[in-house]
Amino acid sequence: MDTTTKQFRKRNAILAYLRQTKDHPSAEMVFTHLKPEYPDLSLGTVYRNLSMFKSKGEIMSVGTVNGVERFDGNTTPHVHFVCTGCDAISDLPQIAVPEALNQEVMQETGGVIDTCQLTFVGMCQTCKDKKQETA
Amino acid sequence: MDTTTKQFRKRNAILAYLRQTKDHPSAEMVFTHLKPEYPDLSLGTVYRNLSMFKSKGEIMSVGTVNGVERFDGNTTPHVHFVCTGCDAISDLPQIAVPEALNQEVMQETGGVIDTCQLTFVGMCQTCKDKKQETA
DNA sequence: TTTGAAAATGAGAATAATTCCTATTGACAA
DNA sequence: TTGTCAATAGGAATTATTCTCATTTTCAAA
Repeated sequence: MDTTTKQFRKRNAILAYLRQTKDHPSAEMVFTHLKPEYPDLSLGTVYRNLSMFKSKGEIMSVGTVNGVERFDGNTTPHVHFVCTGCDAISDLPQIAVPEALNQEVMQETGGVIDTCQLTFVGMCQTCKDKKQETA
Repeated sequence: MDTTTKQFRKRNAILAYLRQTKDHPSAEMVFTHLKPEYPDLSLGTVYRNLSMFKSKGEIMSVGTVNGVERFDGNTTPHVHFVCTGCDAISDLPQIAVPEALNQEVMQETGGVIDTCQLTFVGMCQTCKDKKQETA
């Protein structure tokens, strides 16, 4: 019996990585990150498990950037910032999501609100500076 | 000279449709809507022009729903509601986009903010009722 | 009216993200 | 060891989107 055997499922590794990182990665980014540690990991497994965790509410989608879906292991309401220069997504913990509006919107629409996403789109400092150098 | 000839470019028809509709359509939806009036319209033309108008700021993307990008001819800041039942996107004109936060975010990130998107996700009244009937 | 250049388009091929399918593997209980 | 069932690998299939290029349209100038 090999005591060094990795007994943890890849599934757990995927969730653990999402919980720990602040990178709001895509499926491919998750795959690339875990591949060295799990050499026989398949991209299909990453997609399958991301989709499964998402439907269970364990993780959430942050939307798509350049046609690629991005995920977040932090499901507590918070605000995101998307940089159009480097496609990075970061959290804006200082800014509160206006969850209080949910009630107002439900009243107005007669429907039911699950979540509310607030996203700022622009350029991070690094990309902004880089762009100015070029100009 | 045929006086009944449609002299208007398809390009204009695409923009006009987006300006007039409240449906936040996808490229395919725009195509389907205009096809009867422009029988030789090609889907590529719709994609090409949507992408062009978007880069010019004449229209904007509202994000993707089920992997399909959706567009809005109304570029003034406003809030959207996405129904997970029927994939419809509607405006919430009563709710204001917190544009004032842009300054705050710029200060916090050191970057620059172009836009800020506020989207509520849930179920419209119709889909909500339909779901309850089933249950 | 004719002509020429530039822009717009149609049609279909190419690309890329995501999902689907099936044989295989791993875990675990009997 | 064996049987069962969930998880996975690997690759094929799907689908939204982009790209390419030959053709058409527009419009101004001859």
